[in-house]
Amino acid sequence: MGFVDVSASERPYLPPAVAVSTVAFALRPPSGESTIDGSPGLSGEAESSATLWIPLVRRTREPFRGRWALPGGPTRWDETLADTALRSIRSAAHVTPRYLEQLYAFGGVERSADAQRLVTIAYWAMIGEGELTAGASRGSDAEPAPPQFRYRAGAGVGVGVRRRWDDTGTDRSSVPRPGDEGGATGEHERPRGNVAWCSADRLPELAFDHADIVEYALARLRSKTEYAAVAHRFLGAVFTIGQLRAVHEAVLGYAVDPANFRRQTLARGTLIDTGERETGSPHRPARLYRFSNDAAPEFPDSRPSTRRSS
Amino acid sequence: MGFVDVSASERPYLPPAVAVSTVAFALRPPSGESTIDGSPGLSGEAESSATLWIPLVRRTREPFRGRWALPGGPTRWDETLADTALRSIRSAAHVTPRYLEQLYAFGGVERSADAQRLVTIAYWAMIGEGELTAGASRGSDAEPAPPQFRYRAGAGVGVGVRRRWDDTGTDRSSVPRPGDEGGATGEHERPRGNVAWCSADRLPELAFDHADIVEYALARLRSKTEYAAVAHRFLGAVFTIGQLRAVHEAVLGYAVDPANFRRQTLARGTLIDTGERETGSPHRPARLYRFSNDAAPEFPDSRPSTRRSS
DNA sequence: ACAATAGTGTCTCTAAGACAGTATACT
DNA sequence: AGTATACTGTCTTAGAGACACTATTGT
Repeated sequence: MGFVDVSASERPYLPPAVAVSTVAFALRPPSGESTIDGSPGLSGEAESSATLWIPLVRRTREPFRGRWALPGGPTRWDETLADTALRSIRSAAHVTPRYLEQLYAFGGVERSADAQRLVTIAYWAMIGEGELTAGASRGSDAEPAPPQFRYRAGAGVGVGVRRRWDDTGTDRSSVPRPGDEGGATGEHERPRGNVAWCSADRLPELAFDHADIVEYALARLRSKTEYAAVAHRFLGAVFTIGQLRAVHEAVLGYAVDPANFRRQTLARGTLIDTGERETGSPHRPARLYRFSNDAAPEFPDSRPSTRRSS
Repeated sequence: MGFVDVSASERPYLPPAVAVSTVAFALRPPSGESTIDGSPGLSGEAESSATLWIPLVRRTREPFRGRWALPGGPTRWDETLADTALRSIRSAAHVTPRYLEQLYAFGGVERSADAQRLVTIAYWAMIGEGELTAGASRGSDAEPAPPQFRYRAGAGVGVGVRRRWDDTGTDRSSVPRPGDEGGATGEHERPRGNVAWCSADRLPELAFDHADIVEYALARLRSKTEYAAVAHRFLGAVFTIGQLRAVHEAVLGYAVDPANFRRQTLARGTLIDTGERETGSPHRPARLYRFSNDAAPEFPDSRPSTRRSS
């Protein structure tokens, strides 16, 4: 599905195929899933505690057969781009992310005569702690609908999207080999066992330009101006401020002052004290907070906005 | 040439067509171009001085025949998405923008009811003052190559991804193609005379969801954290700080303190005093500045972040 | 002289960060 | 008791904004 069946000689003149690739971040790999480590040389290092993990799938056909790649594939005629991103994450990781946002559209041209051109729209997602525990959603598609799944679709990239000034040149190199990313038949069903989780810090060689996409997703994740509003989606429904701070430290890569983080976070007014307290910790128990939903993924100015043009 | 020729009944099952729409901002309409005003009721108002202007084209076929729409059209098999955006701006406005950045990919299934599905990648652009003066580019191709045309392409939004564009040597888009462009092209193609400039504050009813796209482009433009680095592209090669401030005020929609603006702008360290001075003004002449090209594509927080994955 | 903008100096206020100090759980 | 984290208070400093004041042109 995804491609028009014509002879290869006509392919360069076809409209480009549209595919989606997704970078799905989680604080840790799901229990029981296999992991890989693409940086074997650094093992002697102190291994800076927390990193972010993303699911990868192994390609089963050319080009880049055998290489790891981001989950994704062609968009179907009856689903939105965000739908495609969601489907690819569910298919690869068997979880539903708690946040989804469009990253960028890569539209390089490829001069190869017998390959159809490909436009890839990249998404990034956040997978919550609650979705990672074994048995939560392993039933393939017996997945219960998440209580309040919200994701940003449409023009919701938000304010302060990271700038890049003067990048010269064209983006023709963004897709080295447009071949059939995701497979010419467009199926997302990867055989189990061809999925692995990998630390975003130690990726293996990825297919296509997926390493660039991951790097870009990390850069956006770290732009904390917008990130503060959604960081809690890595956690469960209730959490302590210390846990929330750990998320920030994992994303940012450095430690932040607990006292100042507390004050700033509470000053945002988006956390609600549940009145409950943490139990079982070997220290003073912390208050448990919930995130105020009405304050969440909406951004100050750029809002989905009413459709004016009928 | 953007569509595959099949019967309409088969269209829903085709891969989506890929089109580009561009919001090209300028401080004023080019001299001699026709303008329209989509908000007839408000004329008695004080008309708050400066607004931003964008070129629109009138659709000559269904759907939305006769409505105004953003310049754009299907991407060709041998051009990148940014190339398509540039071509559409040149064709509609006969100018080459001084800045170009991808905005968002709109891929909803509802976008075209029974026609072929359409994925639109939106771009926004800045047109400089120097490109607007009559005669500068009306000779169809007498346009002198802009001294330093630079635009953002590909994944340049993020940090560190830029490396990929350095090796694509040819900046093909700096060669302004005359707007001839054989007429057979896709759905957004328009003959001359169906172009008008319109204030972004008083748009008419636009085709498709183009009103949303404009709104989103304005929102991004106003997120001033990133905007400060590119605001000068609305102006000529040299400019006064007062002119630069006027640009900010037009974009933001409110006045800013001249003294503070001066201090903050100079503190960025990106302006170079040319030593020259403004002449002919009925007041004390201002210093003329130039923008430092090498300046700060650097970000406060997220920095290039050495590629870890090999 | 007057109008108008360029440009400087300075005050206030807020928020970020550093960091000392107290509180309360577990072992 | 010792330890580890939760939580509070306070000091310093950088930057944004308000605003008074001087400088220099054209009319």
